[in-house]
Amino acid sequence: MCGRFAVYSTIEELAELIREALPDLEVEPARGFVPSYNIAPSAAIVTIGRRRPEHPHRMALLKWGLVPSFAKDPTRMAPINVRSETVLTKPMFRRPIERQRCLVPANGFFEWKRAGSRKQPYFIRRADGRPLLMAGIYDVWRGGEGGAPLMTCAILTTDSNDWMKPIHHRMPVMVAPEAAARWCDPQRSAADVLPLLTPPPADALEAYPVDARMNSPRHDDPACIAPLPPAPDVPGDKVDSE
DNA sequence: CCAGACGTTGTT
DNA sequence: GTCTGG
DNA sequence: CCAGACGTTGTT
DNA sequence: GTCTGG
Repeated sequence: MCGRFAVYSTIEELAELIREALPDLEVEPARGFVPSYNIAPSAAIVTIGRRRPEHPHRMALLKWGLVPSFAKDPTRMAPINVRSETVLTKPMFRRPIERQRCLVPANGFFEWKRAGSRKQPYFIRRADGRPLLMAGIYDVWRGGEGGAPLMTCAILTTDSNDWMKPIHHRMPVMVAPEAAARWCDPQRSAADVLPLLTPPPADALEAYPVDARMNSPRHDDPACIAPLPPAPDVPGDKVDSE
């Protein structure tokens, strides 16, 4: 799954790189985004969508945690992940998966590998340094009294491929650059585009352990994604400190 | 019919 | 243990 | 996802 | 909104 990720590129750098896949991409209205090495649920995150066929692809900031349009209390139910295997069967995702698909760009994401009773965070990114595009859906909640509509999103997940399995058994669904435009096309049906979501080639990604300091979402600095130095393993030394 | 839930993750 | 906040 | 709080009264 | 359970 995906419960934490990083977008440390500036919004302009990000847009520039993604325009290779989506040449018409407009940065507005996401220009105010503040890059982060440690993005946690409930944060405002960069998304790319196309509201209507006549519109270009646009970046927007949506709150991470999908609040369905019918929710009475927008704080009660807000899944950050949606299982791609069952997304078509759940009424609460019907409209989002059919008409409100989006991309969530990231420089990389975090995943925790269980190591006995401990959990070791890993950072996973594309080997070529380009941003990866995670598959998302969004919805609009208009229950606020006269306030602006609340726009929220969630990231699709799937079973890990063989490359990812040693770290974790679930992973975010990633969209190949060639499939990005079709994923966002509001005129295509969900049944049409879901088969486009194939796991990335094994050599496309790289992963390495990072310091557990990033466990706390309050830590947001380059150290969050710095490769963990190999633990010294001197005979006689206490190995299990932390 | 109305009322109430509607999600994921992981762990046992 | 369970919920909220980041 | 993980971390951190989880309560009341009254006073400034 | 839409489905399930009573």
